[in-house]
Amino acid sequence: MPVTIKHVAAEAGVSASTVSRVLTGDCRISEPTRQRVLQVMEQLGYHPNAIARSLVNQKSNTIGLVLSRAPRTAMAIPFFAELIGGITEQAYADKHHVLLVSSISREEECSQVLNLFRNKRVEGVIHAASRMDDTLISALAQEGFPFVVIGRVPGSDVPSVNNDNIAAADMAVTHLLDQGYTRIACVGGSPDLVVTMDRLQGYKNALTRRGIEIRKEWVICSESTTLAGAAASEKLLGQADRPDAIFAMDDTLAVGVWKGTRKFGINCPEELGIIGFNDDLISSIMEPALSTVRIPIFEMGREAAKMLIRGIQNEFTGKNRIVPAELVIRQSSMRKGYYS
Amino acid sequence: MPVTIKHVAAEAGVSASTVSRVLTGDCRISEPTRQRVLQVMEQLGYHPNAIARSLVNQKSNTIGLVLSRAPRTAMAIPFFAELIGGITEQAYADKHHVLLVSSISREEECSQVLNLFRNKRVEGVIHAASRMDDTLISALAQEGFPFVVIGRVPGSDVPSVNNDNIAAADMAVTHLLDQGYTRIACVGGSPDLVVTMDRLQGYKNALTRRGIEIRKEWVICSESTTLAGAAASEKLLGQADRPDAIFAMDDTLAVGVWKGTRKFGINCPEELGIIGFNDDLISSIMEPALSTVRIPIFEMGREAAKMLIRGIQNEFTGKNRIVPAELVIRQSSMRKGYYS
DNA sequence: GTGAAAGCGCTAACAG
DNA sequence: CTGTTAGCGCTTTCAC
Repeated sequence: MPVTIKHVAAEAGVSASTVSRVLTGDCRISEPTRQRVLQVMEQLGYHPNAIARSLVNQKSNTIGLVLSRAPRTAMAIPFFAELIGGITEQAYADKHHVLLVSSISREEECSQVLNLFRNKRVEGVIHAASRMDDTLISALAQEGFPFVVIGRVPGSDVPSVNNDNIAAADMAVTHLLDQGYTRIACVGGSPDLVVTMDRLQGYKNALTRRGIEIRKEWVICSESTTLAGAAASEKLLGQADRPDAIFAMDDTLAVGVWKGTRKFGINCPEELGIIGFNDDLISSIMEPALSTVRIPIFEMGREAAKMLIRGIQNEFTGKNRIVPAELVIRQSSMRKGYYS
Repeated sequence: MPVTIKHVAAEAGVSASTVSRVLTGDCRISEPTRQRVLQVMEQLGYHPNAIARSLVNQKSNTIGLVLSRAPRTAMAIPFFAELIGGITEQAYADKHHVLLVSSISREEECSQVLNLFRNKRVEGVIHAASRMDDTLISALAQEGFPFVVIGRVPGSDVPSVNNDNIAAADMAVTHLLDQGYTRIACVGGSPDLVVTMDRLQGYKNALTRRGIEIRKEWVICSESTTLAGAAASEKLLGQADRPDAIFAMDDTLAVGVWKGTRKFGINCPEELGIIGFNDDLISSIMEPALSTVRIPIFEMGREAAKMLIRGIQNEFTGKNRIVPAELVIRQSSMRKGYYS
């Protein structure tokens, strides 16, 4: 049996409460006793039982991380990988633990998260990808459980960390226009996600501003995988009346889009301009190097964790943090002769 | 205040123990009472407090995951990403939670993990990358805390899930030899890691078997990043007496190696054969497509979690699981005219 | 400053 | 089958 507070108390010749007091850093305790207790703890190799403390304090010092993706795919998404890095780093700094939530279906996930709260296992969660009509978010909000979403929740102002996807996508597409591309298509991930809708909006805004008509058949949103990107690309390029540039909503898709060009022997960036989003590692590696929009993902993770933990303690303050996005122009969108 | 077992008991007109019994699935309880209690639980929206249960049962149903990397970099490693997927999926199936351990330094990590055990927060951990002289592993073993390592611990038979890296690397290098490459260099990650040493051994075995001398200056192990791979590659290729093939210990490095060839205008696979390890997603995407060694990473994660959770319950059985490795031959190692 | 006592929410003998 | 009684290890009034 591990050594408990009682053992320490007995050994130090004090009561359990006194030991507890030095544990919690209670000030009204004499320095000599404090020292003695501390020493006995050390000597006995005492470690407070976090579970017991949690029980009485009603807090677990743990936050949950909801990826809302199948375990098999979630981690393979570079965005999530980096986000998790930021979250764990900040949580660690704030002395909190990070619990990974993973489930098969959306419904299961929802009930699993709610149970985590009701069972007192977590004090808050970070929800990494909000959907257009997110039942988990509404449930969380309704129950009053603390959470932060990465992204945006339309028509609601729940605590969130996000970038301005509409403006960023607009910026990316405008860049393509500035490079002389005019027939610009759009390839995106799940239409279910807010981020997809936002970036689509940005795409539309950019075209509209220049008086270019939106062509529905040039907008393909399915899922954010390289395979899907390639499929969309092939569909777009396989027709005579084809686009001369493609805005991909993330780099994973952009890589797929580029793969698609290979099938038709279409040159990038001369015959087809490509721009992605996220600045995944691969973007600077591939040839042609991929133009993209960079957002501080790691920082978003840190910020979300910080916001959540602060929020759990007091009340949420400054709930909607917007991080900046930056255009990273590489070869894939640099049409010859149009250097600006 | 949330509803507790007492409320349910009162409302159902039974004692707390009875409620507890239906909770734990105790069989000696009459069906009518069971139903009534169940119904009251439902009606009151009762959810058992996991912390309280943990306290009395002395178990948290939580396993820890130690990556032994800075948060910033850990998740960006495709191997880890997939491994985590497997671990969480299995843990979830076995009704366990996964706690992400993250720390700055190696020492901190070690004490953090030990404290997680002593504080009763976790019942076991999966250690994702064993080092040659791993203090955490010896500490864990000494304290008798349950754990599973992904990899191998030299001179010890702690529970582990691994592939036969020596044989797999041997296989990869032998493939290069079979393709007619004879001047084969080796680029690896941290020499501190067991996996690095094992793959290096495989590399040496393959060459030795064919009577080829090992050239020390053709073995460069630093860290597993694309940048480091490129640096090593440039160093190897920048000299007159250069290799005609490079065995990279993982695909991240292999991509770097390939990047290096671009600087010198060296053709792959004609002038330089490249083979990697892990079959990261990027391998099939890049051009030339990268030959590699595929191991079932996701399954390794599942297996490790399963082994650990079983081990926590009973004793560990069948502690050293070896998963198969498979050669995936693509363009980067296919020297013209040498198709086998 | 320190101790005694009560209790966080639940489980597990021990009775009946 | 079910209730009573003790705790699990810790914190926190409330006295002294």
